[in-house]
Amino acid sequence: MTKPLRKDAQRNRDLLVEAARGLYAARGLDVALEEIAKTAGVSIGTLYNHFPQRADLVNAVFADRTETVAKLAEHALSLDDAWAGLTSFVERVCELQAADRGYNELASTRPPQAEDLERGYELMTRVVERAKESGALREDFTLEDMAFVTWGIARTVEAASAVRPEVWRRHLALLFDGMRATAANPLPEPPLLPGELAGIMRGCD
Amino acid sequence: MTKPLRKDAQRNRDLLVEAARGLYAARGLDVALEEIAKTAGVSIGTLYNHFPQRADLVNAVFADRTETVAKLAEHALSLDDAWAGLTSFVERVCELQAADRGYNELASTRPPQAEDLERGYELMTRVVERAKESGALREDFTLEDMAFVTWGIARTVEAASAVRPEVWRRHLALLFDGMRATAANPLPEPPLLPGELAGIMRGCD
DNA sequence: GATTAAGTTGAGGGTGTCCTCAACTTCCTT
DNA sequence: AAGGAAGTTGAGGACACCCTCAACTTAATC
Repeated sequence: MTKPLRKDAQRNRDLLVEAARGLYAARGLDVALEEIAKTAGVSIGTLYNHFPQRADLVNAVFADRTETVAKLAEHALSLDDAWAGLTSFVERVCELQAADRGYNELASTRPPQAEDLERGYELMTRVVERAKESGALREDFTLEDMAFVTWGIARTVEAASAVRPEVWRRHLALLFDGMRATAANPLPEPPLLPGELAGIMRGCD
Repeated sequence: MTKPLRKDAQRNRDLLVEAARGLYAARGLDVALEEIAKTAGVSIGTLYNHFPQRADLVNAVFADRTETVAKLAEHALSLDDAWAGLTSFVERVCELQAADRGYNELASTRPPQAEDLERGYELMTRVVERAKESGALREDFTLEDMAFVTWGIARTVEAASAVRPEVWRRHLALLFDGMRATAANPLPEPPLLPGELAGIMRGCD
């Protein structure tokens, strides 16, 4: 399908992705492209040759994450306790956010909920539905509500990571307590529709 | 104390603050200074004359907010129901965030919790303490935990306002449900200390 | 090892923003 | 009404980043 790259080209591409990975993780997604090229030991022209659009490089760097999230969802489904499955899944995703500033920014504009992978979407739906059926997760919670978790934790991580890198867990625990069926009071607004969430993500390119 | 401004200078200053207020509200805090000057019908040099530091202009624009938040806290304390006081206070502050993109960004880096006004700080402490004493708010909740609310809602407003401007209320309701004493499960991390929160705010100048 | 397609290079032009400062204008005082 | 203090102006230098492209280099192929 895609033509095989020449040997040096492949090497340079890898160097670029590796350099970007490190810089993104440490400083977020808006590192200067010229710095990425320099770090990779490659010219700016080569970077543009491989990644004409800024987003192409971001996608290359975080390509694995989609799969990782799907794996986490699968693991969640393998647990006996549906609530534990849901919370451990969410916690793991948040750990990914907390460990990588770039991914945190990315997840915060395109919540993992909606990776277009058909499979990931379906897995996450099942994680949520199963937790509802078990009676632990409140009935009125939807998959799209998970975006609130991602958004909220993203901002907390961003603000507090320098001072208290783990304090987002406290924020998350408060959210979990609000998600329990036993805690449910009527919610004032209808949930985001799948299409609305998709629109939000499309919006922030 | 501060020397009185010349008439034209005062007028220009007001024009600048007014122009900045509008642009900040619509587009956030990183509007180009030259655009603010142009909108105010004033030269860039004049802007720098009145507001040597970028933050000076921001402070001038949002100076009233500190007082507004204090008023809201006072009103909260006047309500019979301590829980209603707390939630209505928080909801009002979030409405301020939702109504003004610039304030949303500002609150998200310097949560209103910590406006250095001695008075605001004390009022808010009482809003929280009173809700705890009434038995409605969970015992382990602290004033500093309110930062999670501000941070979380800030990001949700930012992401979703174009598509569903009111959907942050749903996010907030989930948080409220997690804050109730009846919902409380042990939290995994100690709260932010007042000094830590202050450090976070000092960090993002 | 010659040919050529594939890939690389980096100087340079474009853009947007910041900030300064020397010359100019306006207001206030007497 | 004159003088000086206060305030204004905007062209222009500094910077950081983006992106292109014509000349060059390297790898694959025969």
